[in-house]
Amino acid sequence: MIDILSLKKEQEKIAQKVKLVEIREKIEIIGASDVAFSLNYGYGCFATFTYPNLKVLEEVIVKDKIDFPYLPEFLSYRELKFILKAYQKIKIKPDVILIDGQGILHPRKAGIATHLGVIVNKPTIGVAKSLLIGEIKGKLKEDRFSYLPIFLNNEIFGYVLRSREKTKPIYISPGNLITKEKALEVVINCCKGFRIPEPLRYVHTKAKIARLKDEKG
DNA sequence: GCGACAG
DNA sequence: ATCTTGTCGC
Repeated sequence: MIDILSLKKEQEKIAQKVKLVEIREKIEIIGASDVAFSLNYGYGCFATFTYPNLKVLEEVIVKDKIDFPYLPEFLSYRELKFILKAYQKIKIKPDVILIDGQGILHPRKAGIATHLGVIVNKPTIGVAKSLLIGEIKGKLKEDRFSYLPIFLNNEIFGYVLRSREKTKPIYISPGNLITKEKALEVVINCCKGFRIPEPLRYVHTKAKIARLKDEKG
């Protein structure tokens, strides 16, 4: 049985440790991670890239058993074990990390990007394909890279970004150790013609390939 | 009770 | 997320 109440308390504790400060280090290496799932296993990929040129530096794949279901607001408890395991195998740690999902744009300000950022004490950015919580005032322009702030209690928590023309936007929020403005800037610099920023596209594909290969052989 | 609901 | 073929549009 899952103790939702204690998980919520843990998320609140995570949120208390968040620091949305100006990123200290010059961004020269950017990392990204994603997980692909089969019935019983998860395949996590973590990769690092030069920034802003986005050339691959390192990539690792890990496989492990799934031990938690998908529950909205508790994505971390399903996916983070794979991401952390892969992160630990990366030799040269990145200056900032992109994660599929929310940062502080979360009911308890503890989305998966935030959760990761607090655990590894690194700058993280949440890049989600849909909104979990938050309010967008007005209509987002159709132009590429047009964006609008996302509000939570009348305060800006992130941005909705048209990362590609004629496509649904993506939702960006800082995870930890970075400002919302810088998070938006970094993501824009990673969008090279597709809706999903390149580093995340890469790890998403690699994780899926790892799953498919494992299902065959 | 009803609808919403990151991946 | 995953299950899945062709197909409309740029």
